[in-house]
Amino acid sequence: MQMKYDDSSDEAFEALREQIAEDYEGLSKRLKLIADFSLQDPSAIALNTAASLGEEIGVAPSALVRFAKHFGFSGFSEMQAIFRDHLQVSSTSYKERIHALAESGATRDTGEMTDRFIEAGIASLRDLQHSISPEHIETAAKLMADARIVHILAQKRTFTAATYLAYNLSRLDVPANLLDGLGGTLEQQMVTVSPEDTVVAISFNPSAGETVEAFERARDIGARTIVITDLARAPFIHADSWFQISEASVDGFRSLNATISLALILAIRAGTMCAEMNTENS
Amino acid sequence: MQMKYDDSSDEAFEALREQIAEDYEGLSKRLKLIADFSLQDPSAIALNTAASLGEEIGVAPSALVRFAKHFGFSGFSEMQAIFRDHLQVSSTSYKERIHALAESGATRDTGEMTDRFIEAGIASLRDLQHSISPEHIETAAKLMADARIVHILAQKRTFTAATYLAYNLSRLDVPANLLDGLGGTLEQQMVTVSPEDTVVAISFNPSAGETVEAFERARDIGARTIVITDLARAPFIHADSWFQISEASVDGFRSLNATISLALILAIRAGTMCAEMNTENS
DNA sequence: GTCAACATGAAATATTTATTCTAAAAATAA
DNA sequence: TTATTTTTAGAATAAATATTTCATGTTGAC
Repeated sequence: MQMKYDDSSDEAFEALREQIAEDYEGLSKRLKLIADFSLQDPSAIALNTAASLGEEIGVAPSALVRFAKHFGFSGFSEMQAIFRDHLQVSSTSYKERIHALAESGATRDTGEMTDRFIEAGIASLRDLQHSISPEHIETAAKLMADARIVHILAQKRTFTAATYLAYNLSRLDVPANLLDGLGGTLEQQMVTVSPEDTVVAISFNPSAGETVEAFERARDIGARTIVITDLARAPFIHADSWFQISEASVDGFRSLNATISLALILAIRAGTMCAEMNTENS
Repeated sequence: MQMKYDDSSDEAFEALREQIAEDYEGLSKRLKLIADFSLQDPSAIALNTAASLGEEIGVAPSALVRFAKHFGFSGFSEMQAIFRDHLQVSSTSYKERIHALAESGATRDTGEMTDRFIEAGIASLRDLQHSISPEHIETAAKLMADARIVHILAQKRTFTAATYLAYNLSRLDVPANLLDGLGGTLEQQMVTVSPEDTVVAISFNPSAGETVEAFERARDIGARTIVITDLARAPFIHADSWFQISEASVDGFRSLNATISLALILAIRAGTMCAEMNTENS
């Protein structure tokens, strides 16, 4: 059971695509060119003006207007809105999606709530898929694989993700240490950090002051730093490698799906790198 | 290796992001609002007009122009172009990733691996959606809401999910206690369990013997029991409420997405029940 | 408190962009 | 071929959008 807003905009896009394909043979020469292009590169339709699209496709701007009108829109702009919505839904902004859901107010209905959280989780994972690059992962994994010990900074909110990263790194024989500030202060735990180490900070807004301090301390010591955050800001952007992830939140509860998935992927890549290095050396 | 053109436009985007994060503290109040938004939802910047963005963020359109100028652009439009390019680039590079055409060895593997894990995570969540019933959640949530304290049994593999459940219950004023077996034995920690309590066991195959013992001990004491497991069998099927979840696994690494999502949903439902009970009683 | 410097939003203006219109070019049919 | 219809491109117009300006509000230093 998906939500209405999302469904409708994405359905509109799918319906349009189908209709373009269906009407294709009945279109004039220029309109066929536009149809080809719109099916092949819909995001270009969403992101450019009629004039520049016309130039790229090789037709006049007015041809695009005629194209839109052929499919029942009032003009190019109205059709373009469908393409834009699709792009927004499929890449990042589930924010509106969640927002619209929250407004339906049926928080009481457990089944509906379940759906909302699951949809939010899926949206987070889809966003992760689009927003992280293999190069970033390689860089971060290498920092971890090369480290004497990987320390993971955990504040309350992100403690769960930190335990997961630590657990998986350990399983893969990458030395990992959780700096949880438990049974004492982070300050005390930081003495184990050396310049040969890598410190991973997982920090969600609002950041715990302790995490920020510990992160800066790690940099002072000369350790490598990796940051996973939902809002890239000083001092975290000075990290050797950083990931910005946007987790969907429902009623103030932030999903953790993207964060733990990233943690798993990083751990595995670091683990395989480490294993490769060891076999080479022996 | 991507095309040069794509690289450069994406670099421009990355550079801008970094500069926004770096200059953040020096920005005025409105400009900070815009900075937050632009970092969190860049595709919205790409796809909307200055006026509509202004409304969503809560600033005047001219503030967006000022924001752009602060970062050296001639105006909003010029900055928006960076965001648009990024969106176009990232969607095409994603396409390339799927088709795995022109990427070098390790990077291609990493991209592929990332996709597999994310798809596995989504599959797990979809499965969760179909396999759990609102009635089960209601039952389990009620057991937790009625409890004096909710104890959560954590073995190594599921420690992460247990911390997440404990954290969210606490946030919602449901008394929660993590039985982690740290700094001693589970046996010792179990003395705090009373017949008015509820014990949640999260157990993946192969179950740690300690968890099984602790679970049976909890039943002997007379506490209510809830089990989250990937393989329902004795003694867990004797629990007052149990959930069977199947997490997708890639290369032997099991996703945790369904488990933590279920944990979140249960915590929230228990939290709202608890809150309702308290307002009714007072 | 007073002043200066800066930040802000509303409205005026400029610019870009979409849309409509029309004459001419193709395509089609006789 | 010629008459008729459809398609097209470019210019004229309309609409949307960005930008500038300026009066007013805010902040911080003295």
